[in-house]
Amino acid sequence: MIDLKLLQRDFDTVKKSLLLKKVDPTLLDELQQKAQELKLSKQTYEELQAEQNSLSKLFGQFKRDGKDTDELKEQIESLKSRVTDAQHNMRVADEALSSLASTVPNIPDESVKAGDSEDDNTLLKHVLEPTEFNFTPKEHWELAEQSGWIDFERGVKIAKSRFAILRHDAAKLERALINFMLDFVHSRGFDEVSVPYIVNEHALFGTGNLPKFEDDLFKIDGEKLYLIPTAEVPLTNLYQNEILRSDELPIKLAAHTSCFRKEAGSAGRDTRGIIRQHQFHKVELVSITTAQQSAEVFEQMLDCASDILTALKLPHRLMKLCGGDLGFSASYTVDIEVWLPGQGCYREISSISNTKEFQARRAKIRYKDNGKNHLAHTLNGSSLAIGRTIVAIMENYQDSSGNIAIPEVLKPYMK
RNA sequence: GGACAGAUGGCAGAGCUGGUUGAAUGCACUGGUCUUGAAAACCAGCGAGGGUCAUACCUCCCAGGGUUCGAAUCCCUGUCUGUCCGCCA
Repeated sequence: MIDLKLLQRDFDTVKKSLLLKKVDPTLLDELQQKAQELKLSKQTYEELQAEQNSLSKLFGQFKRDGKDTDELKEQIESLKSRVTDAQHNMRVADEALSSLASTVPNIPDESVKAGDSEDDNTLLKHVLEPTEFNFTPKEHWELAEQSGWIDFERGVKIAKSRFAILRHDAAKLERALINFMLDFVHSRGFDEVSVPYIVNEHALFGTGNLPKFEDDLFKIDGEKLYLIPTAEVPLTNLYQNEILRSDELPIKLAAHTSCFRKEAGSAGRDTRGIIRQHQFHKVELVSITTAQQSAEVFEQMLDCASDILTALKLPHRLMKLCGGDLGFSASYTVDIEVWLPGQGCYREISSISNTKEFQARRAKIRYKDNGKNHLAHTLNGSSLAIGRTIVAIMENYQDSSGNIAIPEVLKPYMK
């Protein structure tokens, strides 16, 4: 949720920065107007409440003193309909405001550049140069066919399209990667957590997935429950509606989970291979920090993800997202893209975001500092998406006959 | 899935025969006195959100309705938790 007070105080700046995210400017005008309406209707309602309260108190006194209460009762009675009306007005205004406000994305950080799409993202750095091959490297699905690592047909048979089965060393490699990554992030101070794969709508509201992106989620039929699209949802909401001590922060968490996404709206994209599946494994990092800590923790998370790729000797690059490519909850985001020699391009394998107060305001995550309560900052990042890491290993570690080597750091995990 | 019990501030736990109870008490926490320092003891403070320059003032005792001049307290509905039974990795 964006800061409505800030919107009131400095409308033009908020409007300007949200235009970077392609927010409809009339929506912001409306938002400001609704905020004002709520304020006024609340004021009148509270004044009437105060009057009612004091009369009721008087009523009690009259009764105790044995005085006649008829006149007082009449007075309260005539007030009543005005109170009911005022309450109604206030509620209507409140509902209008919150339903509108919950669909407005986070305000981009000052450092975020304007741009329409991923083509306008800024290259921060390259890590490792793309490997040279003295043959034409194959794409991972071709390699999968030869090695029998991925069974696409039977995945579709038992579920539907965009589900695949990993077999033989690929299944082992998946498990090795999960364990390797969890050990790695643990060495960087992230505490491992095992979380539910099913969450309620309240949690999804907290991270910003609901109400706007329900179509991306698998919902459990007949229940108000959903499969998680990422471990960010359970991890961040662990502290929903809590007031933490500032000396507990930063809280740095990691979890491996499966992630479930409908991939609505990406029909026809990445239909070959396992780049885009309905279910995939991911090791996710989430941090809860004070306002002062979040920028530094962001860098730690970014380094962590990048260093995992470096340890796996996978060439990659860091891209700072432009306003148009930024997600709903993010204030700023750096994507890590891994080099896929078979496809001959870089593909997203991790995304690290600082949402600052945006999710904390929705999920009511606060911390107490010097006796005062503040909204926390929340950050999330993949380290990494397992399926895409398998793709990257397949394409980068292939030889001319289509065999795939195992990265050195994973060998202890592949016994 | 069936039966019963419960849901109060960071935690524990009163209040629940309706009116100075936004809430006793204990613990935790914060500040102070004392001490070389710490502990103990003593004194003071200490729920959250909104509103205001600051006060006033408003809201919140799981959620949503209702009764009443007035509800943490009474009634209804829902959710969740616990215990027992059933089922089960």
